[in-house]
Amino acid sequence: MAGIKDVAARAGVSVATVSRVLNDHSGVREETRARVLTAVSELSYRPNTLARSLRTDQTRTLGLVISDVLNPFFTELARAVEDAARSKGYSVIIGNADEQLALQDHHVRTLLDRRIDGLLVSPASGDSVALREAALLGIPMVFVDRWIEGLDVPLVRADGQPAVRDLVAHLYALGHRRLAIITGPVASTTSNERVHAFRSALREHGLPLPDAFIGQGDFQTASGRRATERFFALPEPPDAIFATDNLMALGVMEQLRTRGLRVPADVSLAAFDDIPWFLHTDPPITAIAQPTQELGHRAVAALTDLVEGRSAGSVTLSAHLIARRSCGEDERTRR
Amino acid sequence: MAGIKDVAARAGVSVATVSRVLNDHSGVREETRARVLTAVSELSYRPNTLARSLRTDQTRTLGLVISDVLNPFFTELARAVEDAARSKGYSVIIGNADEQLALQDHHVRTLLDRRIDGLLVSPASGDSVALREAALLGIPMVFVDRWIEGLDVPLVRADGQPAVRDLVAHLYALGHRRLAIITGPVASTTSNERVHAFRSALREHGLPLPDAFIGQGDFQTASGRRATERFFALPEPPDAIFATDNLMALGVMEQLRTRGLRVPADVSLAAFDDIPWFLHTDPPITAIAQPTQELGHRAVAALTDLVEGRSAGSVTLSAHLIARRSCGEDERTRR
DNA sequence: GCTGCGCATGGAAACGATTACATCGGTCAT
DNA sequence: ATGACCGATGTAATCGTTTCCATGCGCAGC
Repeated sequence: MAGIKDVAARAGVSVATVSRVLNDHSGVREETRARVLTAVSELSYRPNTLARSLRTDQTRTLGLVISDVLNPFFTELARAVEDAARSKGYSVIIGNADEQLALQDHHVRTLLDRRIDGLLVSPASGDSVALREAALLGIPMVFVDRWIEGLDVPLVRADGQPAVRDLVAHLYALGHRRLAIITGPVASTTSNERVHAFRSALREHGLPLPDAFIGQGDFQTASGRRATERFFALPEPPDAIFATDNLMALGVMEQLRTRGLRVPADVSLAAFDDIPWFLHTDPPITAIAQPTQELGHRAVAALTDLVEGRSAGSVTLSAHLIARRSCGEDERTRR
Repeated sequence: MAGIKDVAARAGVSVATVSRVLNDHSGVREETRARVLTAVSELSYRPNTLARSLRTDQTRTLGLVISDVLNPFFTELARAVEDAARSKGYSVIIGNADEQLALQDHHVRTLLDRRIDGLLVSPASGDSVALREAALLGIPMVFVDRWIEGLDVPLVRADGQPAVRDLVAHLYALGHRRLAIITGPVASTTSNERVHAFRSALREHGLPLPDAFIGQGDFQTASGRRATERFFALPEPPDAIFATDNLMALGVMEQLRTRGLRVPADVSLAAFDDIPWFLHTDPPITAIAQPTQELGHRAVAALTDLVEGRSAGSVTLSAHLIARRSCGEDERTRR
């Protein structure tokens, strides 16, 4: 593969000059520039980014560590992030943590080894040594959707609490009184927020939230199945289940199906995060939708601000309830 | 950030020695090695991969260019690829082409600029200059799922033809005679294969495939909606629709819903590629499932063979029909 | 006719690793 | 005792860029 020297030789100039036209620095005669450019295209020369980055100490690359590629919410987020980054002249390297702390830290380290300019992360729950180190090192970093308490890192997310309150009101209005929730991993910030909002909304309606109605999940499909199984082993099972992410909602449906239970006749179901398929499930599923695209865009904006030496603050957007038939019929969902 | 020199200084040895222990070359006294190692961990030194790659001319990184991250088939594939690669000591950088030739070529070039060791690609349809150049340059390269005619590149895929034939037989047995198909982009190899298998299976049953029953799609949701709209503008619409990928099947369902049509009462539906949600849609959707995990693993195996100087051949796995209720009831789907 | 300046360009030192080759004791065979 | 050899380590070139500084040249000001 041709190098800058070959180009220089062919154009009859020095490598310095070639470099100058490539990075369009001023002070190159128009005619020289043209000669270089034709040499470049004749040799179909492409600069070696490794060498360039080594020298300039910047890669124009952002790292994105997401919790689970198989979760449509995160793939949509990743997509938005990539779009935004590309339009700002950055590329993105994605690491999939699969909800595992160890895998997440592996990716964080790999990304830092690659000398990415900045890190966008939706951290798995738990104490991440790698992320703490990165923050201490002053790596430009932004959290998106999830965060880690005690780290001074800007956060871009949607506040789901009002929407959760709406959801509880909706369920209450439809006559449900035995509401259960399936949580994410214990230390998950988003899950905790959702549980907290759920509990306090319940209290407002004078409803209890017994421990048995708190299903411990981990944001993955299988845990939705397990939690559901446990709910229905109870003498008095819940009459509505709120899954704090879409994959666990899938697990709930799978388990209900094997038990032969119907939604919403036997039990109602709602999920956090809306995905296209929720419209077409049997029945369509009530969900809380986040402004995913905008989350991605804002996160990239914040991160590039940091990378380019500007300051960046946290951003909080809002989520909203989309009522469908999975919680029963009312004037909003009947048609 | 600490460099190899700092480590060398701290351990009281030369950089060469440090490098030797880092890459565990033999011929370093045990005690020296220990000293170096403690220096490494005291400084929490991490080698600069850019410098290393520049020198060694290898990155231990694979590029993966997929057609659409929002398509669950590809994200599952990406996941499998990453797993397989990681277990072989490679990392992977994903580029999302979004079914656009230009974007695909952009990613191919970006990846080559990063000096990835090998390229795994599921090419968008059409003539890709970047891919042709890469192949000519002798970049280790493997196609997965889709391919480009006339390029001598190993291909890992599933042959869907027998399964398509099974699907047609299934539809025929259920009494359907007016079968329509929604294709991918015109030049798409997989789509063409599916259409061809569909057409020839139809012929075996003495059924025609009028042009009006071939909906031109592009593997994206919206095109499924459009094709469906056109089908139902026909004086005699089809009584069964086969979408050649899962996103277009989603589009079909969306359109049917706005038209108030029922599946399978008004029209049957089947899709290529099975995804978890197909079990829970209303009704569950008949689909042709590919061995996605294995495709990913085999593709990585083939690519690493190439990268490491071994030879690699093409692999063809098989897909199979999973009959559900979206095509009507028979003894297999009733319960 | 100098001096000084700006413009276009070239030479060479980085960046942080790997690695071919040199060096330097020490051991062993002759 | 001498030289060959070996094992452990160091020196320095190299990968392909960017960029600081030097250079040469033409021209304006005196």
